[in-house]
Amino acid sequence: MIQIADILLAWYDKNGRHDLPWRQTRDSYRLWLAEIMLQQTQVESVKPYYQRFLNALPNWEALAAAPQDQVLALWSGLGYYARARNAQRAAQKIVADFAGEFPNTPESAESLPGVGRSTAAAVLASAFAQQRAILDANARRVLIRTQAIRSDPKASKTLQHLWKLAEVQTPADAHTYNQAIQDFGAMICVPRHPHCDACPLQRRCLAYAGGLSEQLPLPTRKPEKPDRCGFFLQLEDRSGRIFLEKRPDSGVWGGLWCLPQFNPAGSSLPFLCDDQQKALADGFLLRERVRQFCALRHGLVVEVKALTRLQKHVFTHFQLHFRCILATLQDDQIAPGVADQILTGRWFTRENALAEGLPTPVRKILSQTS
DNA sequence: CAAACGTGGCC
DNA sequence: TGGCCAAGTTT
Repeated sequence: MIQIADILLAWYDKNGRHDLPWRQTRDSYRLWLAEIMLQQTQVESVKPYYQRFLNALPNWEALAAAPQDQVLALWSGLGYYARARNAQRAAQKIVADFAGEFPNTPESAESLPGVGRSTAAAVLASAFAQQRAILDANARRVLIRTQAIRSDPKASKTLQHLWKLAEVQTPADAHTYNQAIQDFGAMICVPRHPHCDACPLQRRCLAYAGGLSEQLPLPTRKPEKPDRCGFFLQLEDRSGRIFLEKRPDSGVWGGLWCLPQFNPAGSSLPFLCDDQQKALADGFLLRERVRQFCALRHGLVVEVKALTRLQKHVFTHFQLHFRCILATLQDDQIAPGVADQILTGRWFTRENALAEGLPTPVRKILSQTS
């Protein structure tokens, strides 16, 4: 009996995306980098970042030794920046603990920051020709449809079952098969309106047999996406330089350079709700609150010049509504009595700022208002 | 184990 | 336009 794997391999041989940049190599560094970049990120988004990153940092040693700011600048715009920080930590661990070679067992590979079960399997299969199964979103969807799995796709029991299926179904040539099932999921067994009329697995697909192709995988609970509101401070000095602060490694935009996020409420809450923000934006209090914030937080004496319109940036788990406060540095002197530890920012020319790792909305702001 | 973590494309 | 989804891992 012809196995599903054989059909996928034959389909891939004829229809697969053999020209993707990371399909031209068996180098573990290049394979690993592609896997990390492709986590939760679409192929077309990754392509330009992948080439640029490899040109700048072509191997483990270069990545391990690079300044974190360079790594984040190369990642800027890709999102999920913990991936970039973890990638550098992984490179440092490989150089320090694994003699500069990607480790060749699942346990050791998964000890690398940012490398989980699926990523480890993908690299081991392709770099070392090991028989390792992956379970990414594509493989998951294909298995759920072909096996007509009607349980919650996120439930741990379902995932255990899917991993078992993936392992059973993965042939000796896992390197080719893993790519085959991913391309199949990306081109035929797509999330919505799968192309069942062109599907070589049609005769063996339980979802198709049961008329469930459009219903599976079962939808998962959509969490509430709250609105958050705030201000970005766009401070300029006399020579037109911009003030940015480096965000802490944990949390949103970790490690990136960012316009200071101004919290006029003075509380520990990072954002105001919208009506509060409107009231403040229209009120005369804003000017004084900004001056106070800059003096206390950064030791800067500033004057507010303007306020931009409301803009929006959407994250996975919330939406950020913000305005920019345009202000100028009034006095180049640091305010007296300011402790060093609160001087958390640096001044950048616009050009130098845009060369750093910036969150996408900050990059847009600084690109627009030249 | 649920929540956190970015961004862009699609319909 | 707004919700859905994408080559997941970490805490």
